[in-house]
Order: sequence, then structure tokens, then C-alpha cells
Amino acid sequence: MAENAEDAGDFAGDESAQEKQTTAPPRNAFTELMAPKTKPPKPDAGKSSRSATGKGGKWTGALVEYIEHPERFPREVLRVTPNTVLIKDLYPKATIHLLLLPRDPAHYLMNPREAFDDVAFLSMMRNEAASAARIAAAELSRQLSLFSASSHARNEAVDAGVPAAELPPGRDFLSEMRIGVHAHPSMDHLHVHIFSPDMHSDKVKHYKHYNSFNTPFFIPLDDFPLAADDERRSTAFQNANLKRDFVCWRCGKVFGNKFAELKRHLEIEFELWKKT
Amino acid sequence: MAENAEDAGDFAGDESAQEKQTTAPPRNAFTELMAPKTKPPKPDAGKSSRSATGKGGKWTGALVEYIEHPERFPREVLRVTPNTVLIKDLYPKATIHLLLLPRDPAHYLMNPREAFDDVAFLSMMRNEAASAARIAAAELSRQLSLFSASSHARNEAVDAGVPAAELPPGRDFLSEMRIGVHAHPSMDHLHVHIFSPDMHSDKVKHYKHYNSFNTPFFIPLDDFPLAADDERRSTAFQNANLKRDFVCWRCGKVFGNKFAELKRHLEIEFELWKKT
DNA sequence: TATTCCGATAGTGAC
DNA sequence: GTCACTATCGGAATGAG
Repeated sequence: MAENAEDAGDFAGDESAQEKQTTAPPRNAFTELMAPKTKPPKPDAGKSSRSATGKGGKWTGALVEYIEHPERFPREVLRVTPNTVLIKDLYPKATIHLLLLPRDPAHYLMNPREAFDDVAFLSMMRNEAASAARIAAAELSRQLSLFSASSHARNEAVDAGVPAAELPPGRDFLSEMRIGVHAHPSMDHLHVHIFSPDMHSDKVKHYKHYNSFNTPFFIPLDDFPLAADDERRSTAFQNANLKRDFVCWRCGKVFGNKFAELKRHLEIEFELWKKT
Repeated sequence: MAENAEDAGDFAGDESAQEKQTTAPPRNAFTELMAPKTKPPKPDAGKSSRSATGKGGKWTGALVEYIEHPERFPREVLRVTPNTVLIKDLYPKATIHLLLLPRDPAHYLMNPREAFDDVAFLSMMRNEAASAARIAAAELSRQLSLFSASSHARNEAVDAGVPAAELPPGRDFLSEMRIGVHAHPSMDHLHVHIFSPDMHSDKVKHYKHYNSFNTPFFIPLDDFPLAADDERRSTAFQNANLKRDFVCWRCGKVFGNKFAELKRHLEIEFELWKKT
């Protein structure tokens, strides 16, 4: 994944703005849309993390810019706390796709497996990810609840003036949110994905985009710390996961290596999923 | 190769017209250009050669139409004799690319190796191919001699009114013509390729298009009959030939599997070759 | 397992 | 080794005053 943040969005007026610790003005949909388009950060623009991993191109270090200079990316950064920065993925692979970045240099270049052996760090990240998921769910609700059958009763009750305490529950978007990491990230800096499960995005262009989120290559944050013999530690296992036959996240249909067919199917599933 | 004939051309006024045995009117460049565009024959349009080889698609039998009904393809058929039909390849892989088809049903579905074990048949085909090559060379001369340095002296002498008997020799296009067959043709009916060596054609789109003419997969008619132990009889050898690294037909430069690079190089070589 | 561009490779359908 | 179309698969560059 690109793991950079850009693109216009409408995360506004929720807890993210309330908790932000930057000097940026209060955010709302209007200021979001009016804000100048920022470019993705140039990796190693400063002096930090040069050749952090030796993996080759400088692009692998691009996320550090959001960590060190969140104020430079007002359109992408949704929330800054003493421990983390929450951003929108520059190339979202689902309707909602956020990244949670720890700010501590002692952790942010570690592999997630090792980093999450530190239970205090893991606990902190789980708490921050839970907040991020609430932000994500609120935005997903804003985008989809009008299409949602399970929100329909609540919508009608709201329109009818039913008191809040008596409103029927709407669709539980929060429970659908997925939270976790890639087994072998290609971006240097530790990042937790928070995303809706739909994989409905024109940024899903390659088979790895799909399988990195829909096989055991994706490791839920709840699964850490991994047992010593967890097969997800195996590089061979994870390389094989990326090459697996595609399986629809929603209905389980298998598509072999027919990526184009999978994409067409995801369109259909998205429409059905929206309406649930 | 497609081995069908189509496309406008200017083979006219030479021996092909003189020897034609059809009822078509005399052909010249003007009537060629004015003639209605004919479509490639529909394979098995008649009742002949149905499932001739069992290889699958009917398209493999398309050449029989030219053999049985040459009069239906006035734009493609250059010459008809009692023994052969000469046509322009529908998808020429070089500046000049003709196909010579034997008319005898006792031979025309044979593999070239077996067919050319019949020395009388081989001798006939060599004679007919020699005539075809003269037609091809005449057309190539018509197209290229104005660009040719070795024809320049002759061109100037012609312009100066030098008698024909005293003209200096022009470029020997005939000696450059290539005559032979594919080791494993994909069209059912025996066909001899007569073509200029340049491989300069937008129909050269796939690596097999190039290597089928520029490796031992291409067997010169002069090499028949093949010795019993000739390696060109080996299927494994010929499959490997199609996958060989590309080698420039003119300068010998090797291009690995870089087909696009080869194509760009062929453009340059064509310009140099034209000027020789 | 960043994206993007280019290009090589593979499967199919053609009436 | 027919073509033409679609798609899959594979490597290389990627910034920039």
C-alpha cells in the first residue's frame, strides 16, 4: 500500500478534530475541500531515516514525514496524539482506509512482530487504534447510512422526531472495521491499517493489493503478540499468501488468478453490502 | 504467419500477369488500386478440407480457398499455373512477402518434410518458387531502387539515355530474396514463403513472428530433402528456436527477449538496408 | 509486501 | 507456428536545482 495520505475527504466535526494537538484551525468539510492540495511527502526530505532499511529506494521512508511534520499535511492528518499520528492512506484500498503511525523512533522502524512484543507499546497502539476505528466508522456511517437497510428504521425515526434515547439502533459500522498490519510491509515505518472491508477502490489495481488484506498476510492487531510458532512468521508462507487464488471477502467465491473478474465481482458486492 | 492474402499492392505488368490462367482482365497498378477490397476467405467455406488436420480451429484450413478458387481473389492472387497458386501474404512480415501454394491435393496437406521427399514435387516447387522470387524481386526493386545507392549509377544512366545493353548493373534484389518453409506450419496447406529479409512490417507483432523466420525454424527450400538426422526435424529443437534470444538479421546484434527493442532496431536497419 | 510505466507472456475467440 | 483482444505477469525507475 502507498500508506501516504492525500485526497479530499470529509472527516470533520468528530472526535478527531477535538483531540488534535496541532495549531491547525478547526476542520470541517468546507475547510477540507477548500484546502490546497498537498503533495505526498518526499521521502528523506529531512535528515531522518536515511537509508533506514537499506531496501533500496527512498520512497520506503516516506511515512516519516507525517510523523515528524504532521502540521505540513492538514488534509491528510486526522488526529495527532502524544503517541501517534492518524492519516488517510494516499491510495485507499477500501471506502475507508486510515493508517495509524506511532511517533516513537524507538518503535517506528521495527517490524510489527517485534514491536508488538512490547506489551506496553501494543496496549497503547490498541487504544489509539480503537479511537481511530471510531473515527473511521463515523465517516463510513456518514457515507453509507443513507443506503443501509439496517439504518433505515433509525433514519426514519430521526425524521419523525423520535427522541434520541428511543431511536432504534442503526447499522453497526464500527464492528465491521478491520484493524491490523501487513506481515511484511514495504514502507519502513510501522503502520496499522484501519479500513472498511469492501476493497472497493480504483486503487486496488494489483493482486497483491487484494491478497495483502484478504489472506493471513494481514494480521489483526488483536492477534499480537504472535506465538513463537505462528506460521504467519514464515516468509515462505506469506509469499505464498500473496499468490493465492482470490477469494471474495464477502461471499467466499473463488476467482483463481482472475483479477479482472474479481474486480467486477467486488463492484456487485459493494452495492449489496451498502444496502445491508 | 497468416498466409492469407489481402492488402493493396502493385504487382503488375510483370510475368505474373503474363502467365495467369484465369479469366480476370489484365492487371496493372491502376486496376489493382481500384479493385474492391476482398475479405480473407472463410475457412471451410466449401466442403473441402474440413477438419483437415484435427488441430482445432477452422482457420488453419483457410489457404485452400486460394487453391480451389483463385479467381475469387483477384487482388491477392499474383499467378496461377497448372501446379501452383502464388499469393500475397495477408499479414506480410516483410516489405515483400508472398506464398506459393501447390494445387495438388495429394501434396498440399502434407508436412513439408514429407512432401519434399518427393523429388519430382520438390523440383517443380523449386522452379515455381524461382519464378515467384523474380516477381518478388521486381516488386522490391520498384519499391526500393530509388533509395538504393547501388542502383543509383544505373538510375542515372537510364536518365541519361544510355542504351540498355550498356547500363551498369543495379542492385541485385533477387539474390536477397528468401525462399523456404516453417518447420511446423500452423496453416494446414503447404506453403512456401518468398520474402525480402528486412522483417520491416507492422504485422511483426510477436516474438514468434520474428524467430519463425530468423532461426533454423525457417528451412530454406534449397535444404530439402532433409537428412534423416537433421536436427531441424526435432520438435524440441524447433520449439526452442521460437523462444531463442532475438538476433538482428542484418548486423547480428542480440536483443535477448526485448522484442520492443528489436522492433526499434529493425526500423534503423531497414533505413540502412534500403540505401545499400 | 509503496506506485507507475513499459513490455513480455498467456488464454480466448474467431464462423 | 493464424490474428486480435483482454489480461496477467514481470522488471525498472522512482527525486530533482
